[in-house]
Amino acid sequence: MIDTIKKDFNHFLYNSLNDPQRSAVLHKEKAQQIIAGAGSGKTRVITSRIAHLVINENINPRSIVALTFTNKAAGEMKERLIHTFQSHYKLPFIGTFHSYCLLLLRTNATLLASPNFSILDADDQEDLIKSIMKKYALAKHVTASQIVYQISQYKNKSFVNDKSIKADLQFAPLMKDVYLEYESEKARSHALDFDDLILQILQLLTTNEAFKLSFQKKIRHILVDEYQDTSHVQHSLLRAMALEPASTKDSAPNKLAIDSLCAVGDEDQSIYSWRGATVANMLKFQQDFAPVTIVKIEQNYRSAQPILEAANQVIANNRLRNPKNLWSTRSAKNRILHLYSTSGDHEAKAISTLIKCAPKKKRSDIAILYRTHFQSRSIEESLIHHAIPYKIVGGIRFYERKEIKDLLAYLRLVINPYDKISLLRIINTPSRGLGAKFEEQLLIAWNRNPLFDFIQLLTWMTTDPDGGVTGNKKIAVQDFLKLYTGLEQNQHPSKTLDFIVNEIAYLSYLNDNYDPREAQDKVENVQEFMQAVIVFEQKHANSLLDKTNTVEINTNVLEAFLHEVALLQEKIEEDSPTERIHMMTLHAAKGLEFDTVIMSGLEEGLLPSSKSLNTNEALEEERRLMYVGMTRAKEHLILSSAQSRVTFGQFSDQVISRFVSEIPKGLMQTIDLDEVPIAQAIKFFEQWIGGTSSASFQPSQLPGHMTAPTANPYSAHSASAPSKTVRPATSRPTVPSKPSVSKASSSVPWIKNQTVHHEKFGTGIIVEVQRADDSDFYITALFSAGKKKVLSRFLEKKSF
DNA sequence: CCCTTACGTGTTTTT
DNA sequence: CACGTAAGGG
Repeated sequence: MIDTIKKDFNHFLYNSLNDPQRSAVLHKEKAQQIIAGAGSGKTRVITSRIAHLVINENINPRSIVALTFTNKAAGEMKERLIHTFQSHYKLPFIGTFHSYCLLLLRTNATLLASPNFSILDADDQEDLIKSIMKKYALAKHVTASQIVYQISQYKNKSFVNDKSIKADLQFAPLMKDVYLEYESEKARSHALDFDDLILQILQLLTTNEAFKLSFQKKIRHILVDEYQDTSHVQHSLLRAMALEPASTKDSAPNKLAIDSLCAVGDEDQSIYSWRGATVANMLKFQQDFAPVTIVKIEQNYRSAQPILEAANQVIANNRLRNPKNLWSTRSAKNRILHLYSTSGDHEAKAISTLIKCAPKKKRSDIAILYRTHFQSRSIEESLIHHAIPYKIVGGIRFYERKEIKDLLAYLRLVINPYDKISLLRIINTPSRGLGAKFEEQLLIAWNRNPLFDFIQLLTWMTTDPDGGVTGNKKIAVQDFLKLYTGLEQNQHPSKTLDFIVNEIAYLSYLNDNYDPREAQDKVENVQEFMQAVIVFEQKHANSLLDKTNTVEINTNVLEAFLHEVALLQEKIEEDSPTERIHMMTLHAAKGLEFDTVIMSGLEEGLLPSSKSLNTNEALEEERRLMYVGMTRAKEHLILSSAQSRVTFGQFSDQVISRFVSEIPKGLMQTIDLDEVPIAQAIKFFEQWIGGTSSASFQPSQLPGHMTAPTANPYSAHSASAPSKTVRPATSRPTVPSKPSVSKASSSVPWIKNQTVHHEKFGTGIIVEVQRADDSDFYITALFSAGKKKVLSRFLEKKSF
């Protein structure tokens, strides 16, 4: 059997991979960097390399680690390897940086100050910061989430080898206090945030030589996916994992301590800089792990040629990149369609209509992508209306729902009785008469007894004369404590959860506190959650016997569940048999591919996001997002924009994304659904997506629109480019593709969030635009002096 | 202490 | 619009 697997794999290796791919798989020297364009088969290369090491080189899978950025990417790689290995080989560890560090923390719990730690998600972090802000009266100008973000930025960027984490705080004075308080509260609660998971392991590797040596004795091969998305800290972590102890210092020559190191990346797909990722790590990798063999893979197997060509043209507008030549032999025609609708709802309807024109077997391989989660809602409604099954990937995450987090908090306290965040969350949920006043008392008591766990603390509060809790409150607290003393630690978290839900009458709490529809939803979520715990329990029990299990950790099942859930956004679910459309953000789509990709909301302010209009760096990242989205498509790419959209409950006019106008007109057909009768559009959809797949939209079918398309005065491309697009004479506003060309600024429409300059008011940001007359607009803009409404002729656009 | 109502305020992207 | 926070009455 193993011989068959080996034969099959080698047949694949020598017949199905191209030369650069194969050389990357077979590479024997120590460090290697693979520069792989979109769709060039980089996941394939990584998984094949792992398979090659295990199957042909007889490397122990346990000595191989593959690090990815998202759980999804990891899942995909695992699946492919399981397929190759047919369960005759063990799987190596494949997972995110965070989950690998968590695993290391758990397997080395004895080295930790508190082995039973909780993991804080963004929500918990915010709660904690809010409570600290109260103390410092820091409310007005910053929000808790901004502080959380800043702290994370600091942790990801500022950590330098060998320096203490807290050594060079660069926060404003008050921020520094908040940060330090945050860190100490976290320590007291025996809790770690996501960034800590990585920093803790980095600390261990750099300060504990025995730990490092035993790590390197065990782990001999490391592979990293999406290197362009690594942060400073993650790069340092890799150095610490892979280099000789002496060479962790910057001055000493670097010597690889492991047998092979392989990183894959593509600078054009760097879309996580907001989370501390830096493309510069691609170069740093070449320096720090020198000598590095560089392999470039530039053949794209995924996309039909016009799609790739269009994506190449778009990304070519980025200045901060090295040009590359991604090519495809999959020639085709008419693969890109631009849908122009009148409103967001209209867009949603158009998308549903289009999907209904696709043959059934194509349905499951359609993805709808958008920039932000909230954009999914109108589309969802329309899909439901048209009875099209869909699946949202990573939306409002299951484990972040209020009702689930409440129950998780109860469970977390079982494992970690120091978890202050969880205690504060549920001490009065459901309400048991322990409100704001009690919370105050609790915090005071906690400060007096910093080392108490919650049982000791609550006991102290109700029994000590200084505790200050009497009467009804005392009874309520005692009842709460009784709940926990009634819990038995066992190997069945589902029973523990069951007990809690019953004991606190959680379902009736939900029914009493939410209106029927909402309550019903929440009750169902709770039931699903309880089911997920059971599923986990069984999986866990099996994996202790199963040899595909990566590492055995002797641990409490509940603890394992909580840790798994902390890093997981999706709920644990069995694959559903129905074919469903996939919906997800552009970020979530990275690394995936679909037959048909529908990108919705391609408008200024959405993509590019209004938050990214101020710097060129941010704008270029938005363009990379556009690029990532486009290159997900294999056969058909639909770009969709709407003329107006409801934002904050108000209609606002939208402008087609500049990225759309960066696509050469000859590669894209446009259908303006305000002009084209729906029956005609449907007829075209059926031919295009359902039939010949290269159908072209015939302008001649359009009575009344026989005239040659009018050049778009706003579009830099359109002046003389031959075009088969159907554009009504009343041309839609588009942004020039090169924003820095401000010569034509008088003809360019004024856009919300544009930065402008006024002689008297200084620099401001546009919040509203109204037409004044043929040549002028009333612009409402936010200056440092406040909101002002001025005529556009007194304003000057500022571009960066 | 809890519930209701009235504002007002603000939406990237993920581990 | 839709959420979360601030203020007031029961």
